[in-house]
Amino acid sequence: MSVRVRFAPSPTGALHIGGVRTALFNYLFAKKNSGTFILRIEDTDQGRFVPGAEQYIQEALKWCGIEPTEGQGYGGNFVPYRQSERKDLYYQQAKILLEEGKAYYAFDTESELEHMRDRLANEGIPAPKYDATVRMNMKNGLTLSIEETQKLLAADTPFVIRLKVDPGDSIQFTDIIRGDVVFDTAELDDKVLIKADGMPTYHLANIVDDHFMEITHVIRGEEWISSAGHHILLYKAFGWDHPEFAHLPLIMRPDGKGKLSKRDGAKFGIPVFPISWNGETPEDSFEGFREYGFEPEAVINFLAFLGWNPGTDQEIFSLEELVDAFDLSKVHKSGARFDIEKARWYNQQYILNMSAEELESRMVKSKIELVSDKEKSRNIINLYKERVHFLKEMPLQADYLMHEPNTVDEAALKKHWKPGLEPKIVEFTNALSETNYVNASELEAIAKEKLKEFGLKPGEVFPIYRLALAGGLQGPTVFEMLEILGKEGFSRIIRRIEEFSNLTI
RNA sequence: GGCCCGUUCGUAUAGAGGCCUAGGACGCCUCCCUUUCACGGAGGAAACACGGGUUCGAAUCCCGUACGGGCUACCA
Repeated sequence: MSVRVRFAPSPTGALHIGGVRTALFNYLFAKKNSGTFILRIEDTDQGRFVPGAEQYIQEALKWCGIEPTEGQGYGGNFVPYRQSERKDLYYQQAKILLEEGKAYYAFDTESELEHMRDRLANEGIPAPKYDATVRMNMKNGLTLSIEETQKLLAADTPFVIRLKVDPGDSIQFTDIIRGDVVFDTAELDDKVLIKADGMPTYHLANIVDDHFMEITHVIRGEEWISSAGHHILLYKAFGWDHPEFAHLPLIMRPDGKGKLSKRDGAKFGIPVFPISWNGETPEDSFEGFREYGFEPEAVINFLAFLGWNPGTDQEIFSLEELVDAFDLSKVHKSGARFDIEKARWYNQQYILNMSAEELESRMVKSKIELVSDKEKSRNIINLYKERVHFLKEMPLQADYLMHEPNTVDEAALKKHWKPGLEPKIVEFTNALSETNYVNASELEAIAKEKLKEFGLKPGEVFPIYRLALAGGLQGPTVFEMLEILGKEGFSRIIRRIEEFSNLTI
């Protein structure tokens, strides 16, 4: 049987980076096994539904390069892939359980449920649950006569359908990542399967869809492991084989205190979403990895290494290489902290290893402007690709190659300026500007030669050049700067040396 | 509180009983290259949570403790 996995997010807002990692691992596992990666939209909570979230999910996966080949927005043999459009199916399935006595109607109102919880809390039970020990005291199909139940149903009394979980059993399953996991049915509550609004809960919809969509492996976050017991029970109740399970470790906050959440983005000054999300309020709007300046390959590489690694020293992996190396059973069990420094390093590595042509086209796509002249633009990129972590830093750092700076690092100037030397430097500059050179390294050779003729030391001239050309001490060699600036470079030096001598008087 | 899961340098990790004097990476520090920054190179500080077992031998297997995380909704 061929591998079929699904990524099944809820359209409740922007897709969190942890969700992207779940999608990635599903994608890698599918590709590795020549299987199918499916997108299913779990929109069973009408209260939390957010318009636009579904499109966001598709766009985000596309940007990351891990698009599904089947599912909502992609088609397939199991349409529809939106759970809200499969509502009838879930109800039909719940009825089967009802008829077999594996589920029951419950009519308890919210206040009755609250009452029950309060009562049990007073008895010293900290987290009361609707289970075998309390259900006979509640208003449901087990305590009411068949006639009473029918009457309530006929009168359109709001109801839910609950799974009847009986104590005394132990449920065991083998998780691909975690090994054997065991639950005692006495610990499990009578989970709601169908809500009062007629929608299924996650638990029912999930099992029904995974079964009918012929999902072979359920790869999801660790937050689901506790409900896996219910899921197994449900598969048993239906008489279906359950798929394989793999519960992924969570991505933790940078300080390790809990799982990463959307609010942590603002708190730690880090992106937690793949691409920006514009909610209705500023508090609900977030900058994404894309807008932060990350290249998708770097994000994927970084994410892949959160909780998994190939067991070799190689750290830079293309998507194809990840597919090749990926092994679900080598995924870690414990949560991995989000480390923005490592993410930055990945991004730098990707920039460093890309051609100027590639970087230029990416900059055009992201509307990062350098200069219109293609050759000049590529020269600048080649100079700066090893000096930035993000492409958007380039126009800032290389600004002096496009406009003459109007400030100067005065402390640095004071340190390097030798009064009285300026006529000689100007003379040297004039001489240098008249030489014929084809590139920076040739210019450098000529300059060093000429320096001796003029009796000047490199340290007396080049820092001043740097300050004159760029306004600061940092950057590529002055010869590389001059190669790009051409004649303008020399005249800028002479012009600014004049300014400097006024400044330092 | 209960249940489930986990724990190797600051971080992400290698490690499947002897190859471990615990390896490489990010970050940090020193040095080299150099007119500066960066890249690159050389080096450094830095970890098996603790306590018991099992074994000739434990980071690795078992038990306990501590600590951390997840779940504990008519949310997913």
